[in-house]
Amino acid sequence: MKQLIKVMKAMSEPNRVKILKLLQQKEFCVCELQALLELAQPTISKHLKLLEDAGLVESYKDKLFVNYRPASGKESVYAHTLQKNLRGWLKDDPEIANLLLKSFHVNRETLCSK
Amino acid sequence: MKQLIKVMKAMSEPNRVKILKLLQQKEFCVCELQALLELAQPTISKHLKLLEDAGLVESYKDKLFVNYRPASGKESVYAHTLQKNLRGWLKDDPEIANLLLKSFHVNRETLCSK
DNA sequence: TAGATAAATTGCTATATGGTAATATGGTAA
DNA sequence: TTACCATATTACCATATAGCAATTTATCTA
Repeated sequence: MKQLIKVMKAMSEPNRVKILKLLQQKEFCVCELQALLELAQPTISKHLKLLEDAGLVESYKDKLFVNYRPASGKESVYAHTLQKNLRGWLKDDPEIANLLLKSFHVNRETLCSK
Repeated sequence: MKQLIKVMKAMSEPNRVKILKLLQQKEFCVCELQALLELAQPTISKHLKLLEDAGLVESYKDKLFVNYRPASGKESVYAHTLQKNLRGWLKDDPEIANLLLKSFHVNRETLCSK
């Protein structure tokens, strides 16, 4: 039950759902997500930590950057099922569509280093 | 997005998940759920209202009692999908198992009228 | 109609949650 | 080593949420 609640809670916040939809398209680092969602960096980090604790995403370091991607899903049945559900959801959501569009033009070099 | 968040939020609280699991077995009135979950009556009503707003359950009156059951699911894709998921989930959860067991012996006549 | 009863609503409290600014951490590179 | 930079952590605030007691609403029945 506890694991299920963790996953459901993780997915019951709009900005976290947006992050998941973005990561289903391709992986992003923290500062890219920050730019796309227009939130403060600690806010993004907090959301990502929550998603990671729920088994929904995983991360790896690439030099200074930390890249996030959907978790493999071997650990949590709940996370795996919901990720699969989410792929088919929000296809007609204009805000999500716009985000995904914007995400193509995001570039960590110009965004983060200045 | 708003609808999705509503459904996810509704399902991210243990007592509401318990209610859904119970209703997937058979329908119950408010006072039966109250006895099974050992919560105050207004608390149960509040949870049920939330679940109903999310499109997860529906209700009908039978004399003084209000019976709740899973919603038909025609309205919300999210609710429908998650109800389906939930059927396969928590099969090994001892607390849920115990609840479902207890639910067979619940009787609204002896519980509510006294 | 009047009394009784199941459920809904209201008003309140304690805790959880999402947000930010400021600071700490850990790794890169000069 | 030292400076730098992306990310994580901490401390704090405002709002949301789960719980209950008290009350209201709606409906059945005597």
